[in-house]
Amino acid sequence: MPQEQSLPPELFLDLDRSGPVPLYHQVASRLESAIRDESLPPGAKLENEIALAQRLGLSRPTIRRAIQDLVDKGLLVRRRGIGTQVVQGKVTRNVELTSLYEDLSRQGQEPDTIVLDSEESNATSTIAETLGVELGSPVLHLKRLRRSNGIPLAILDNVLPADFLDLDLDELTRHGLYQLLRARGVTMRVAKQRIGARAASGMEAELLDMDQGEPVLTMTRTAFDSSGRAVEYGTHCYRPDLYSFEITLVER
Amino acid sequence: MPQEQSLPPELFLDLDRSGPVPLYHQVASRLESAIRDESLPPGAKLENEIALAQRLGLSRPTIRRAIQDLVDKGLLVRRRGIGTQVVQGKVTRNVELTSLYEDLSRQGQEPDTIVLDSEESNATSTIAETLGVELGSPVLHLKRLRRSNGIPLAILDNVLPADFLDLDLDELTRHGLYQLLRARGVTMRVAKQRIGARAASGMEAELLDMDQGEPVLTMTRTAFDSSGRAVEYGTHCYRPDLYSFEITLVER
DNA sequence: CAGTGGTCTAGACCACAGA
DNA sequence: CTGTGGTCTAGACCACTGA
Repeated sequence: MPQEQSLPPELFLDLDRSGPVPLYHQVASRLESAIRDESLPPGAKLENEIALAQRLGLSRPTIRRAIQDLVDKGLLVRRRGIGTQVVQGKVTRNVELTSLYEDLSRQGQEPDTIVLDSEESNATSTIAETLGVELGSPVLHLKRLRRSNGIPLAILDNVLPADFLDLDLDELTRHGLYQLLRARGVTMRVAKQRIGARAASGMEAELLDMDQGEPVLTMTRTAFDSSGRAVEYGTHCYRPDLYSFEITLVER
Repeated sequence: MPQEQSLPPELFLDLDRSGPVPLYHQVASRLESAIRDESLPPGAKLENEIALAQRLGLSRPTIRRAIQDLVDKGLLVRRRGIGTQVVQGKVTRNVELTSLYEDLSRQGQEPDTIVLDSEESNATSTIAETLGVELGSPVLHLKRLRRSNGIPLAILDNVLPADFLDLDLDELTRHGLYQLLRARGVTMRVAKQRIGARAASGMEAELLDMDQGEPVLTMTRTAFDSSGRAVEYGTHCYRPDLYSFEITLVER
């Protein structure tokens, strides 16, 4: 039985109509907070769109946009003729389009990086195809060891197109790859990933402080910037006792 | 340099305004086809929204909705002041909210299932919490072996709340769990998954025809129906040489 | 500057669920 | 039947891009 639930009054504070933050985003943020701190508990039923729009002084499309964003995040569920409800079950953070480095910092850990290798090489046919560059054109090949609180966590193998041959390797010790790219005006917009598992090779085992043949979690990724161009191809392997991937799927 | 690209004329065939398929979905489907068969090649630039809307006899919001759907799928990229372009790189299918069984059938494989165990038990605290049922309430515990073309692929461990105690076990041999649930009017809307890896136990190794200690890919999932209620908790392990997860992430 | 996508409005009609 | 979300329209103004 869906709980009728009165919305927390914080939701109806004045919105900032002059600032740069879209109104639908302000509404979505407030709703998300209310869900995360359980002032809107799992199962709670929201007011209908029209009523919300009136009470907030917004148009219906704006309210709909806010609600839809939370549906896409897996926090709300809507049914025609019924209403909108908070999904049961704990709220989890989703995999986002960030680097492992940012993932870890956000969790309050202290990641660092050892650059194992960095060399210019020529694109093989596989790399040329995934990055969309000419066969044999120069690319930057990076190999790094990512640690968290001093414990080895993952081996990161990355290939970048020629524009990035002059990347500052010193900076890579202190920042994630994506942070460096963003500082150069490159923003990641789309990533295609494949997650699997296999046995650790001898060298991987040594670097990750485990035994050869023990399982590692693997992820290969191609990332594209806002112009749709491939800017990174990565082959990573993780210690499975220290890392896993969290994903929320929503039926559209 | 962004390619100016003339849109394929099939796009502008008459739309079905009376049928049940939304106009934005008809447009999105046609665009997606054009991208997948490369009549719109990677890097191609679309006409602007206003022009498209006029040529299709639609309003701008409807066109925007169609385009946004493809952006969310990772097929298109948009930049204010610039335009909309097709993402470079091969088009891949995304992980969807389906069962492994449907995944396999769609790839033209012939999945089958062996029900290893099926018993009613009482919810432990973990299960009660994830499914949102009372501690100790009856639940259905399923254990299945999924094979593809006769080769063991995965061990599927599922727990369902009391409503499903009467599931037809015979049907489980021939259909996926999600198919059975849908036939009962239960539609999955949200799933929260965690993907990892570990060493196979002795029993797992035997069932999957591998050696103990070899790596398996693991996935745990809680799935919610359209009312936001948890209807399934699954703990699965896969042979990593035969299965992996494909994911597309989009920055919003 | 002109052109693009991003946001927002104020309506309308429809499809579906439940009493 | 009423109430809900789903779709669609025809505008408006703004913010950003590149020439």
